Amino acid sequence: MSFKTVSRVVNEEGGVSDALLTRVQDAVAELGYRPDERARRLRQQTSATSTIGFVHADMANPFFGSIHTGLQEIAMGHDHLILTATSDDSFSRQDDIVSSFARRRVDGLVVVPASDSTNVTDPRSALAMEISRGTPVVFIDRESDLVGDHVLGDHEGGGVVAATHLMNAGHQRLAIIGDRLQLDSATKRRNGFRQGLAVGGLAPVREIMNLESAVDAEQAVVQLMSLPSSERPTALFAAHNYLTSGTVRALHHLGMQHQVALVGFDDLDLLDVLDPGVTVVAQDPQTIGRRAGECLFDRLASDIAITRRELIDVALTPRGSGEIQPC
Amino acid sequence: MSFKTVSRVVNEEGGVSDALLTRVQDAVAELGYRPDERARRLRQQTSATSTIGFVHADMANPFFGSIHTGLQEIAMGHDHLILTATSDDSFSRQDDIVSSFARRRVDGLVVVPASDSTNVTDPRSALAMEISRGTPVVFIDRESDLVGDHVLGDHEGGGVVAATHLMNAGHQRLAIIGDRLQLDSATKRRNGFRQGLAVGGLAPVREIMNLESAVDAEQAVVQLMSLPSSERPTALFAAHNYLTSGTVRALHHLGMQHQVALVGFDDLDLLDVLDPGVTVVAQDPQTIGRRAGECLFDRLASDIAITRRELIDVALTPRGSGEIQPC
DNA sequence: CTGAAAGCGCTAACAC
DNA sequence: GTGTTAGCGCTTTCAG
Repeated sequence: MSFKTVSRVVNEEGGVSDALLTRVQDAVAELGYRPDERARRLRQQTSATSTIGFVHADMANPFFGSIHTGLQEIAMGHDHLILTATSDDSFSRQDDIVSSFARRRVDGLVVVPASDSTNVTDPRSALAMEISRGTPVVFIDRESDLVGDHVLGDHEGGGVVAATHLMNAGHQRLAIIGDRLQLDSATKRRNGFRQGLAVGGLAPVREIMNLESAVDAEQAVVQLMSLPSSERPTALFAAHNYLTSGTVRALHHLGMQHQVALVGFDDLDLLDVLDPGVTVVAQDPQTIGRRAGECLFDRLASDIAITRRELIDVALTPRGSGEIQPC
Repeated sequence: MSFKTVSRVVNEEGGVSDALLTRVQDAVAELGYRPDERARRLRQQTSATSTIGFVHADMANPFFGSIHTGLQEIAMGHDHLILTATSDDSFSRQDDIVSSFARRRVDGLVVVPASDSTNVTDPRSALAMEISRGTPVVFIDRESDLVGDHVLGDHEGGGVVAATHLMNAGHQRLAIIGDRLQLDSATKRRNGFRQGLAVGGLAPVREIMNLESAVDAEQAVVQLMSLPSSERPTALFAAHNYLTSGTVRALHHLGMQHQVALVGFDDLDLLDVLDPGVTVVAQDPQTIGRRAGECLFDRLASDIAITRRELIDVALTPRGSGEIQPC
């Protein structure tokens, strides 16, 4: 019984006599033999590892958790495993990760571009090299300067919807509570908000940006609400799920949750239970993850010349806070 | 210039003349050469892949997301990558995943045991074989019948704390809103709750178990609250973060959030903003992930004979709902 | 300091 | 049906 026979049995190639087949199968079961995938793939030279790499920013945020779930669903359907790592929003970390992934020969990459994107377009970065080598890469949530498919939520459209909704409730003084401007998603949401207001001949009275956490947002809103009432915004747009959390916390502490209108970006559990319920413009993170996966496997399946750019719709869910009228 | 020289340069082995060194480095940069980790490890025969496998149940749940974050932190510190997949709480899926991981020769495994654990102890399962082969495995959150390290939250202790806290507020009729009994974590929380009540000579008036979602919990609580007031519990223990979400939703819809006391298990964003704030007994998922990682790498570093069993403390955070007195 | 030869675990392409 | 040979990309070992 040669080693090749074992190989035939393990890979169900057929062409093995029943006698040998059972003998090999028994031995495999007894010894707990598991083929070494590395060696197989190395020899097969098809080079595919049936693994994709996912570089994200923060898995504790349910937004990214849901993206992961969607991506996972597609990957599983294609019998692929996911290698994950967190960039912590640091570009150099991200590039280290991509490099590790590349040395492990992942079939493709899904990347949430790090916000700290100082030298993103450096053609010597591991990511840039990987792209130019032909590894399929899908960027999600945020824009990358590099060439590759993008699956993005409609940040700008969401900003417009929020602005329009609040204006329709009669507000004239509106403010945005936003994320770091180096994030294109944050900038786009703000731009959309501006745009939406411009349609009604308005502009934000305040733009409090570069807020990194719920606590930052909470403090910013407390300050904002201490303005003289003639300057104080009557409506807020919290442009990120954690920022919504902080904003809502501030308003409740101040007892102003029924006076100040609020629209949040992205949903969060319990937002509907609050009084008033918090109106949101929300992306569907699971769909983003799924689409990214589909995009990647499409590219893996066949050579697609053009880079795709998918915009995932946002949806407005009115729950009360966004329908408060100015007093 | 031989291939071996390239190898020496890439691995910074030294013993290469400056002239050659630069020449090779230039070539590497130009061609974008990346060593094939599979081939290296295959030859090195040390067999370590610098990869660990993480089998979880649901990454969209921030509880598992935070565990992932903690684990990731430790893995990164040891220069390891994480291969992830979701079992969807199905034992056969879990075993498929473990088998895939094993064929990829992960150095170790962190597993949230699937709840659908019909034939867990089958010695022919991929997981059992992997364990008997000596691959380090750490089980987290839930108990496995297999031999391996465990890092668990103090489910039982948490149940006791919840019961005690509610009894101290004066309640006599208490009910638990619980998860599937096949989950040992659910059973333990219920047992702890029972135990805590028993100290005061009480027993739960209702045990609504096998609830799988927030919606299930919501419906269950609505039913519970429609009981005649003499039978109706005056205090609830929601034994899971999603169940807390559903419970709180039901109470608010019924307008009973100020009459019925509530303690939840595990924290959730915004629970503090609700009126009343929701008192919780919470695990620290990030610590669980971190400890699991430490446990795994300890075992990877040296042969440890005994299996460890770590219980991670839970903490009570009073916020109002748990301090409501019976009316 | 540099290179040639052998071999990790496996499969492709042929023999028998 | 079955076995042999070669070689995937790399490192080990040992010779120059």
